Amino acid sequence: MTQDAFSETPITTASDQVFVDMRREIVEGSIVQGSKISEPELAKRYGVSRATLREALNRLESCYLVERKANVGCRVVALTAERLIEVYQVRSALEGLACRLAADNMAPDEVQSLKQLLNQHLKTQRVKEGESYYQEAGDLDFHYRIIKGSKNDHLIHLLSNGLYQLIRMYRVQMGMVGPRVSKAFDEHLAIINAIENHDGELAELLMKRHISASQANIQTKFNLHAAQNERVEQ
Amino acid sequence: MTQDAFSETPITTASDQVFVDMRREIVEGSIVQGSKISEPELAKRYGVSRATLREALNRLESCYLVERKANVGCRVVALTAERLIEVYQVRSALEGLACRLAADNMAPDEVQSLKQLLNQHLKTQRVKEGESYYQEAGDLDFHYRIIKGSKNDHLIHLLSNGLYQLIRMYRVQMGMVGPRVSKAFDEHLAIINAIENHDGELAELLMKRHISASQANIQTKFNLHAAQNERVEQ
DNA sequence: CTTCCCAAGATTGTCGACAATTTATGGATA
DNA sequence: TATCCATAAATTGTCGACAATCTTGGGAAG
Repeated sequence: MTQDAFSETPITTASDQVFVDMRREIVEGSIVQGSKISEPELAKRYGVSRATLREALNRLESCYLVERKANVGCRVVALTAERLIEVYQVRSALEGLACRLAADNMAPDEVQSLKQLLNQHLKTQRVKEGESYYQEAGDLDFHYRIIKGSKNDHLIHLLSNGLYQLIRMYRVQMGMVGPRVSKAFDEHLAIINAIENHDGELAELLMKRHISASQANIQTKFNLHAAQNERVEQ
Repeated sequence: MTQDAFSETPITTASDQVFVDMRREIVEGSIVQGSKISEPELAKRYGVSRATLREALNRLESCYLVERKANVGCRVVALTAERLIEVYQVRSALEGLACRLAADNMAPDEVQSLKQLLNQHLKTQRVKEGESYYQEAGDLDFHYRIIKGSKNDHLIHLLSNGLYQLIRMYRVQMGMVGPRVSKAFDEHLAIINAIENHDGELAELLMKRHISASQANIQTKFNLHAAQNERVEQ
């Protein structure tokens, strides 16, 4: 029984493994967005029966990475501009809430640990400028810790098992290695300070702005991406 | 292929039917909260195979009505005071968002239709004072229409397929037939007026307050309920 | 008497095959 | 040539059986 990096679901069964593997492949684009999923084909590829694969597909559906239609089949979610906006509207509301709750419920040592982590990220970031992995992981880790700091299990599940993989999918496939790095760190710092001061209202506001900025940034990349694809299609 | 009342998923397959049936029984308490679910037993009861039942269980899990543990099994969710608070915190954030979006995106005829419905409810409500079904259905219908008015598909799915059944479960099992009826109507009226004036900020605020009041009301009932159960156990 | 361990029973996870439905193919008709 | 319908192929939905895992009960050791 091993463990996955982001969602803390322990991997015990075969379908757990297939779920985690497929999730990674979808998020990273190895299984391309919008493509149809053939059950027999993928079952053979992962070396499991269709029942096991279908179990995994069900879970992928509940975190919005695939869409099913009865008697028709399964499709990988399509990354559209509209969906990006929708998801970020929801994310803003939920993480805003998480941040407000964290200001009340986060333990002092959790806050300190997060500040420390932030400084550490800042140092390594300056060295490894432009290396996407650290930025991605660092940013996600920051958000993840605050979400957990809300101490609202339902909210935690909704975000980390529900929305975050889809958000990662956009970020990864848009190649988010932007110049927002340093700016994002400042915003992170302001947020954690507000949380430390138990100023929930401010923390919520700052988080919502931070996410809006992130959304704008992704949207720019997205349009760039779309323009490129248009050119290719001609 | 028939249709379900609230979630607009068409019922085509056998597992769809089992899903809808079980959902109703769980929400209404026929399958009691917190109880363990035996796959062989329920499969026999619904006259389907275990594979079909498991498909339904998966979907019940994604709308938070049951919880699964690998190699152990399935439990109906337990209605605790803590969870009630958590769910309502999330609901407040999401429906607040829905309301704000609805102020921008709801079509004029949708608004008119909802105002009309509200008046109609007010009339029939005065006659059938205390009859729970109409209140329940009326309230849910109001919220549902605003959610749909947000035009954010992700949000719509999150609320109507995700949270609402769990909220209904609390309301139904706490026997929500309170004296909040007329007050709720006034609040509904204020909300729809704000939406009509495209005042998203106000609409969001009013909705959040409305939901807070609803939460306080349920919580009272819940404590009453808990006190009764304690007395019984003695 | 309590604790630990092992075996029996029951439950869940996984598999391959069959049934029902959808999609693709090809020929007939206007 | 385009459209429609019927048939064939492929895909999804469902089933019953077997394998793996967890739970329960009883007996032995301390």
